[in-house]
Amino acid sequence: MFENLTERQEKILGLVVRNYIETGQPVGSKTLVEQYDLDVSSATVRNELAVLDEMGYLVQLHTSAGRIPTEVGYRYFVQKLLGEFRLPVHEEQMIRHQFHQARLDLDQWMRLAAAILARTSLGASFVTAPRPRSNRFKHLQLISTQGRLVLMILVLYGGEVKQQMLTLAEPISQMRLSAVADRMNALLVDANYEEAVARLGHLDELESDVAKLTLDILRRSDSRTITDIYRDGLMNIVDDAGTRQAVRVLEERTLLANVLAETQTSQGGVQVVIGGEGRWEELKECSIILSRYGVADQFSGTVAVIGPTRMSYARNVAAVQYVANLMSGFVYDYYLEDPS
Amino acid sequence: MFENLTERQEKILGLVVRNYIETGQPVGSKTLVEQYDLDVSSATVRNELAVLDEMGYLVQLHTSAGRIPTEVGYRYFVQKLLGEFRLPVHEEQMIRHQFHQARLDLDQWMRLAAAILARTSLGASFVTAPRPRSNRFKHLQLISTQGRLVLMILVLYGGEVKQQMLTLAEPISQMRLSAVADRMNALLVDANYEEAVARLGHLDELESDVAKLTLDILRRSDSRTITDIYRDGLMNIVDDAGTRQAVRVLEERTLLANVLAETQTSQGGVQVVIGGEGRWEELKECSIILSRYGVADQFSGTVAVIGPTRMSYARNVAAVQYVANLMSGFVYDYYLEDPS
DNA sequence: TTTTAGCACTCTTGTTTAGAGAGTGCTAAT
DNA sequence: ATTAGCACTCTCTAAACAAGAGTGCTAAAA
Repeated sequence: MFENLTERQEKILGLVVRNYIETGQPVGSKTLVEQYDLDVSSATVRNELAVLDEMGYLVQLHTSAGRIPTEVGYRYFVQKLLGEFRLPVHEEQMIRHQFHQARLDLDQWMRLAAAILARTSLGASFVTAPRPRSNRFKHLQLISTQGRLVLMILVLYGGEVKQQMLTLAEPISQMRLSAVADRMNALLVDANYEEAVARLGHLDELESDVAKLTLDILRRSDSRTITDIYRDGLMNIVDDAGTRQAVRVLEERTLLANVLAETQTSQGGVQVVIGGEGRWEELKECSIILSRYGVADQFSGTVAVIGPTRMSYARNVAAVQYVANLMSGFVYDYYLEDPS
Repeated sequence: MFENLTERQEKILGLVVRNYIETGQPVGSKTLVEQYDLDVSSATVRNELAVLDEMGYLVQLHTSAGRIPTEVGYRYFVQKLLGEFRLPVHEEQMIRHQFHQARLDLDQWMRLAAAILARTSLGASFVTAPRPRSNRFKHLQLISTQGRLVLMILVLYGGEVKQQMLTLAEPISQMRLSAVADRMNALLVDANYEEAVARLGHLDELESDVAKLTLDILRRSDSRTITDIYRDGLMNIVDDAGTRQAVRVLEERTLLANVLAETQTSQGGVQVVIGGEGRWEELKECSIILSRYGVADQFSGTVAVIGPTRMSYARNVAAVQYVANLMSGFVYDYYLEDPS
């Protein structure tokens, strides 16, 4: 796949890549000789650089500038020159420690993994949850929440828990729901999608509604479908100061929690926090437009837009307001119930 | 809270803010007069600008530059001048439509809300799920997954579903688990944290383990705690092209899915995708280091680091590899089970 | 044949200079 | 109270120039 390089060429290529990664500056022959104690002259290095350039591993942005690696150069570097590499022992230890401290919860694992990768790599990270190739039914639960709304919880082998709302034609008692769930549980133990289809016989209306959703979930979510993506460390790859602040706010939940805690006191309507209002150093240069929705102090959440101070307030205030209103409506209609 | 402004001052302040938001350029007296057909001369406007400057609503970055709004200026603008503002009717309609199309699933709502806000605001958005002020117990479920591991699912009023893993001292049958769950359900209907504490009487070991976790959840998650944050539109506030690509990959799950689908075929070890390898235009200028973990083709997920092409490959490859190994171990230990 | 020293050449970067333009603040007239 | 006029300040741009870095080539040395 790669042309053959002499040992010296490999060495030089490696040094160029390393140096460029470290400094971000194009690397020249003199730098190389001086910095790495090569026992050849800069002229020799120049010749080799020219060869590597010609072979496509390096480029120069302009004549008489140092070289930087091409994609091909990086690839060669990664494949041949990287070798076995390990993290410093104490870092490995720390990571292990953190993992073992966490509870055995899938969600927390994923979050932790993303966080750790972000921290150790100084880049952005993402992690997807482990998924079985094909899903198998483990357990179904139907819980009446309010009137015609039913919460359906489907547990799959492997620990995945899917939830889905279900609207009925008419209210049905919890007992009846439990009976349906039991029947499904008996019928579908360990079934994957195909088996489930085969096993389902005659069903009444409610049952077939439930069955349809269940089958849907079994079919849809094989290992090729990505459901949850855990991300972290976006901050690491953002340069611009203002943007960085905004990203930081979005990533650090404690920071966000603080802001929300202090603003949600004054209820009602849309609030605009401009440049941190002097209270949050982290929010200089960015504004947050936010509104609570739902029922104050009873059942509420937040919708918000965050951006640079110089944003279209008119438009965004309108958008936040409108969406908040809609969501409030939904909360009223579907979720609000008195547990008395 | 604000000093009194004359009508004309308000008007001028408003125009400056609007113009600056639109153009990003400092605004001068001449521009204002010409662009907005003011029936006064630029000199008059200059005087007013000077006044607004002195009062702290505007600043100039340097002598003889136009004015830009200060934070205070923005705040005045937002509070007094914005007025009632609505989205264009067709946009409102579109938003309503999208909401109504979605299933009645909390998760999907949140996602949709974040997406819509991001799209209409051209900024980044975040949304938190609606939460009750204090949680009430609704239903508990214990599901044996493997050996000593138990999946505990707690449904709260309001539709929140919490899951938590539980490690037992010794394996316990599903029947026994169900019995415990039933007892809890009977005991704790509708209880909030305080009531739950009061109602729990004498418990055996397993029951008290479960009760402890349940109480933990009831206590921890009141409306002031933020659990899930739905974010979107980060892309909108990132300027730098390379970073933007990376963010885009992380935000658009279809794109990410494509990349994963094509790379996960060749299993085993860490893979490095540099600059999109010619296949993904969207990945130019950034590299992804990724590794599958778990058991290939049976139960697996992905861990990855994404960053600019110029990143520390040595370190990041090591990090990804190490974390992937750890996760594989966990999958083996805890999640792998044969449903036979 | 390989390596090296030397040198001319190229291109970037930083600095200086000058001119244009934008915008202001002030003053005197309306 | 408003406006016209004007001097002043500051930024921005372009051009010119010097310095510096790095190259490629050639001829000599190993």
